[in-house]
Amino acid sequence: MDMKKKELVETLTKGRNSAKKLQDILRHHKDNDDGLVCVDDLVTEISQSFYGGLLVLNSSNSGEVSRVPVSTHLSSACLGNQRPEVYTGKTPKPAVKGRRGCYKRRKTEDSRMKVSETIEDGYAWRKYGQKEILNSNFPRCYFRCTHKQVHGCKALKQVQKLEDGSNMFHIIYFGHHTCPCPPPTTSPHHGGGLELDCKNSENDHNLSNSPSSVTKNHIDPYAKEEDLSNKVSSTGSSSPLVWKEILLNEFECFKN
DNA sequence: TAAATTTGACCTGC
DNA sequence: GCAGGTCAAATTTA
Repeated sequence: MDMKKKELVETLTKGRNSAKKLQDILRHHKDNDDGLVCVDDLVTEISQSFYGGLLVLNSSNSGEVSRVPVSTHLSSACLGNQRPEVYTGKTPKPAVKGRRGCYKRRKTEDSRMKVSETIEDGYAWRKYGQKEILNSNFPRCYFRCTHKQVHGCKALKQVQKLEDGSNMFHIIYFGHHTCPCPPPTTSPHHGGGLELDCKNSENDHNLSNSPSSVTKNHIDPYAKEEDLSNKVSSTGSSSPLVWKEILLNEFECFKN
């Protein structure tokens, strides 16, 4: 554990130093455009440092980034800056019938966060909503247990793509599965990239109970926006101010 | 044809 | 008043 602490301190210190360099560059941006040449490298380094720190933290904490109550404002604040125009292609709808949206807003307690390369976790989820999030490039997707209607299972999860170009997903789980299905076997796709180790997490075992089917959205719910996001991230030449905002958000996220 | 997804409307909390 | 979370009809997919 001490070694991990040391590793964490080193990683975060590196990120902090890189951030400082970047800050200096941005500060003198108007006077010296040459500094922008290494902005991308610094951004990459900072991003990797924070994620590395999270990884270290996670590896000593049962595969979860955080177990504290999660504020929805926090998650949105951490994950974005701009939103794309996404064509919905929806035909006009008739007037609304009945009572829609009559619900109690979910408490932020009993929530678990993780950052993963894939949203697939071996369980069966049904997507019930998608929302454009303010200051975020990617929409947030809402999933509930496929067996909700059968077993009244209350497990939910939110998925939002990270905006650092790493193709990682920020996943928040709410509640526990109550359906009498066995916990999933470890998916072969688990692991890789910056996905956090959750195979040891007891909470994940409580999250869902049916590995029977995995919807295509579990492969990549953002497939349609992939091209768009790639355009943003692959250029690597976004406005320094945008990058600065992303990094500040990321740092705030980590602090919390 | 049943199940899953999409997406605008609606409601709640801040 | 706004942003986020959920509902549910329409649409798509297997």
